[in-house]
Amino acid sequence: MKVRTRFAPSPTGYMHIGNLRTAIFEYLLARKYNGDFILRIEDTDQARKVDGAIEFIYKTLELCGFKIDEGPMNEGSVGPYIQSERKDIYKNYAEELVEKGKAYYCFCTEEELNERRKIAESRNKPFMYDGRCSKLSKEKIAENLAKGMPYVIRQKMPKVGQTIVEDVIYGKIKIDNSILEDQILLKSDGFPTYNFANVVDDHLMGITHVIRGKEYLDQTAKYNLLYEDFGWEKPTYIHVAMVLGSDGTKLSKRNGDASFMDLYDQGFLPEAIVNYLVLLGWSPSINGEVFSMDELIKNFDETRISKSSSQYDEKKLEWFNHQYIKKMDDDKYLNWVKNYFTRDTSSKSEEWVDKLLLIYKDHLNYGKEIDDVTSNFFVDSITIDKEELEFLESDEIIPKVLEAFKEEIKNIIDWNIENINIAINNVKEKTGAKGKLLYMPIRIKASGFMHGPELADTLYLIGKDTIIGRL
RNA sequence: GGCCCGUUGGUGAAGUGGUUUAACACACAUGCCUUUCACGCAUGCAUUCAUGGGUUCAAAUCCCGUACGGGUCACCA
Repeated sequence: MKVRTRFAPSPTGYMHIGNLRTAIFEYLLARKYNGDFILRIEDTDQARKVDGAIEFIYKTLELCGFKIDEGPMNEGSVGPYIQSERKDIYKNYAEELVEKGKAYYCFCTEEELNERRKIAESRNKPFMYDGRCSKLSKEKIAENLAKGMPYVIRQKMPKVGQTIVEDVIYGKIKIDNSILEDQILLKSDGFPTYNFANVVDDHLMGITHVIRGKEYLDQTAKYNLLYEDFGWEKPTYIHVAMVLGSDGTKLSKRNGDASFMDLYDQGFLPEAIVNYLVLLGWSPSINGEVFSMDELIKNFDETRISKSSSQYDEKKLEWFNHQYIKKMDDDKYLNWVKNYFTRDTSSKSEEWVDKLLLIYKDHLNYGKEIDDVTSNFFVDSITIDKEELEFLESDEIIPKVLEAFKEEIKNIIDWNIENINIAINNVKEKTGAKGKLLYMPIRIKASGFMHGPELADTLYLIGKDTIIGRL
């Protein structure tokens, strides 16, 4: 059977990295087995729908380099791919279950249920629907239906025994049937619940492997019962542990935790994000960390996904990003980094700007950093901070270095990198200073920073007169 | 609270009964580079795998208990 996986997000217009990671796993699994990767939109909760969200999801997956084999914007043979457009399908299947005696109409209203729940809670007892509507007579049901009474359809759960859930990562999980509620399949607005729509769609769409968050692990017992009621073959389940924020707590939009788009806007490359995320809770059997998409596909092994949750670490993401930036060719880099570069360059030549951006290529962690890191190229006077000042006062040779350098630089007629290097070398010979004591003072006084690219390149771009002024 | 799952360094992790004095990577610290910082390279960073017991000639690896963490119990997904 052909492997088919699916990514099934809600159209909320926001994708946090935990979600994305699941998509990556699904994608890699599909590609590894030459299968299909399907996108399905789960919009059964009409209240949470956001306009433009589908385009947003397509854009995100495309940026990540994923090819969607079937989805709402490129339908295959098992559409529609948006759940709200499949309403009738769910209704038919729910009714089939009623006919089979595996489900029943329930006319209890939400208010009644809330009331009973409150009572149960006041007695400190957990509330579970008691299944009273399953005892309604055929006549009564027909009568209620004829009257147009609102209803939901509930699944009839076994009251005794256990249901076994098989999971690739967690193995066999036993769930007592007694804790299973007669869950709602079809809501009173005619929409299916998430659980029901999932089962129906996964079956109809030929999904063979379901990868989803571990929070669904317990609920899988209900899914299995549904598959059995229909007589359908169950998919392979792969539950993955959660991704936690850097503080070890749950990721959320409110905490300001990074979503894919936030990261993208800050100048993180999608390849780097994907590479980082796939290694969060998964590791290949080979050594190494920086992998191309092809390598990931080739080496992906779903059985090696971790059982425990992992923390998101932006520092490591930055490292990955840094690796990918360094690998870009110059033209591509220039094109990319200019999206993040907002300094006023009207008084500079295009050549100068390109040279400036280029000397920072090996130093950038993410795109937006470019403005900060180049700030002192665009101001008249620089500020020397405490740490820098401490360094300048740390050795008596430093004033001599600076004085000598000033003299040397004044004598440069042809302002180019070669001559600047000669000047630096002359200072070294005159003062005897070398290493840190030679370079650091010059860098601090001229550029205002303790760290940066090659000194001569930096000095060249700052310009002779500016440097003499700063010295 | 019931049920389910997890626990290797600051972080991601390798490891599935003995070549482990626990890989590798990020971070951190230090050092090296007669052109600095960065880049790169080198070194250091868990005498120990939450904890207590057990099985075994041998356990991070198997079993049981405890602690801690997380998840789940909706007409939300």
